[in-house]
Amino acid sequence: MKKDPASANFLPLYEQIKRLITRGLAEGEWPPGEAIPSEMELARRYQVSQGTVRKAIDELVKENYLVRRQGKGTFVATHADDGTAYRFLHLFPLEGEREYPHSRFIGFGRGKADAPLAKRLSVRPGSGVVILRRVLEFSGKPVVYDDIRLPVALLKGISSAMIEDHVNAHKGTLYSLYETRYAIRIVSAQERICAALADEISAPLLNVAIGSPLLCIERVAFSYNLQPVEWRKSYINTENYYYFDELN
Amino acid sequence: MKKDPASANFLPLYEQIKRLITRGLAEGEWPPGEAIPSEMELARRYQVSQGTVRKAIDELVKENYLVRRQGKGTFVATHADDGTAYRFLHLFPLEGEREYPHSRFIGFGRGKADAPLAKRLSVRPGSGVVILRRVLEFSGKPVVYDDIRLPVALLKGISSAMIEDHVNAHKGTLYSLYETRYAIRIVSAQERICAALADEISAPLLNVAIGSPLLCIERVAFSYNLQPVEWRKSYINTENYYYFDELN
DNA sequence: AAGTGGTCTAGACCACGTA
DNA sequence: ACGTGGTCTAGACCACTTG
Repeated sequence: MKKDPASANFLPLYEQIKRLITRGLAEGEWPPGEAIPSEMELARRYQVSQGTVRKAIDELVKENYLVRRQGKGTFVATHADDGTAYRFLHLFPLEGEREYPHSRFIGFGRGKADAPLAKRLSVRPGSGVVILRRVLEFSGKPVVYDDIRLPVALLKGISSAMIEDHVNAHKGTLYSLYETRYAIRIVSAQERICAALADEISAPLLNVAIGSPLLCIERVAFSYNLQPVEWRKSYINTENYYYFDELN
Repeated sequence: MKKDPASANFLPLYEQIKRLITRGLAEGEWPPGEAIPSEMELARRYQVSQGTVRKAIDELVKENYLVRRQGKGTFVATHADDGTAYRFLHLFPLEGEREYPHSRFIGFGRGKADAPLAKRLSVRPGSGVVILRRVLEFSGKPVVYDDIRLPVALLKGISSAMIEDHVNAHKGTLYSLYETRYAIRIVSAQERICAALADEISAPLLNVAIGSPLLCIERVAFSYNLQPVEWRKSYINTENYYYFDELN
């Protein structure tokens, strides 16, 4: 590892280490849930001081790529942990304790990406996508209707049965399925929220009258290096649940 | 500055420094926009190493309490900066470049906090609040209707004229007014988002039909140490604008 | 030239988890 | 007892801003 302030594309050492570790994560050298080498070990490997490795890891921890466990090591973050499985679900009940949803899948198919979707997923317009539709039920009542689409190239051999098995039998989320079956880890997402009215499709699924107010959320989920993986559109009945956002 | 691992209420040194600096900020020792003492200076003052002060400041920078400027110093963050004035406004146009709103105030009054509001603002139920109503216009068109309430105790001597002058003449936001006139700095906020329908009050103000879909956002804004300062409810027409949220 | 933040190192010691 | 992450120090040098 060299430092060369004169070079045009100079980067701080800890930045370079950060990218090397991220590359290892993206390439699957250290799978989700597993420990990465110790700070001393990485310092030896990259020929820098332990403090520099530490600063790189510090930032990756803040970005939720890694989690530290004192005395045990540093681990690749995963959606398989109970604690972080619903990290991206910002829905909370208006009253009472937090609840977690049950997924009921109502559609599984394939289609082609139209221009807007292709742009969001960084794929060629017309390329194949997997289409999932489901309803999220909280305490047995439908609250969210999801239309989810991913490049079929990323999910070779996916089937309705596989999804049902993972989600129902193993109590997993879709994001933990991407991890365990396809070595794709979701690390961030962007959401665009609008107001909408329930229509002929969403109203019966959510058990509300046509014309009822709904939240409409369009989400793109990313893996390492901002690689887009999944697009989804969610329609949410906010009679008993609200979307929570923390601004800093 | 002492370290005492045996003590029950032991805190890392950098945590203690962080709190000391935060106290200085909350007490107005270093007002928004001004520089705090240099890292070496603070290290001398608190009898710790420069590295420890640096770690404390690092975290305060990530929490948007402070901003660093290499070669110049570390400064107290402020809403008076053009760059950060609209840090809490997550509305973007569906098409085209980002736009910033013009405030049109349509109501100024006083009232009493009912139980839910009192709880949110951590004040006694029935205590006095200032009530502001306004419309935010983007490109001359109404998009947001705000109902804003603050403890009157925090805003002694506030008047309709003062607000209009600050916001219109000086192109300031409400949060920059709180800073400059009342030494209250907003550092974070929490939002609860629901879907709603335009009613007799909001529809004419937003120039939409009654029953049109709107976002309804309830926000509580906080100063240092999570002290609640302001409550507001916003009704938003999302025909041409969306709410953006980044999940990490 | 002097002062500020930004990076990097080497080494010490503490706290936690496991064997 | 040992290895891991967590804290703290002291000092060197770089990069940016100002006088």
